Amino acid sequence: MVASSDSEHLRQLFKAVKAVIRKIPKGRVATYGQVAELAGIPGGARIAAAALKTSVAEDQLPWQRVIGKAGKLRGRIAIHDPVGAAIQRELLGGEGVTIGDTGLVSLDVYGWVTAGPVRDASPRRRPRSGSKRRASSSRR
DNA sequence: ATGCTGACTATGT
DNA sequence: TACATAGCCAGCA
Repeated sequence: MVASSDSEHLRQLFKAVKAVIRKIPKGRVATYGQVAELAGIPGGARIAAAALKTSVAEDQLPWQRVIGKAGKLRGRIAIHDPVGAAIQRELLGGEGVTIGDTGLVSLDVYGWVTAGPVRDASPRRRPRSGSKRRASSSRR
């Protein structure tokens, strides 16, 4: 595609990341790595994070749906601002995303599956409170 | 041009 | 499960 100025390219990069984040369906969460990959930056999880950082609330980006691969809520806001973390948890809960007692979100359950190549008919049942034993059969 | 930082991830202990 | 270290990509001083 034609000569793209560096500045232009960078803007496109961040724009792509934002677009991907907007594509995240409600009640589902995605990891930075996944977002970056979809944005065309495999392995650039930190880039996706940077994009969010530069982004503002006016972008209407569901930043709360973007979490760490470990299923833990990351983010400058979630860390630096306990209130922000509470808000994120609140928003996710409002969308139907439940968080474990340890504050971890089960990506196996709420992970955003884009064009899932496989995943068969494994019903992603939500972890019942009490059954800590989660099916470790799921491999990736 | 060189080097550090960062809203990350994988691996090892 | 949690903490520590290494690797990775792009931005910024």
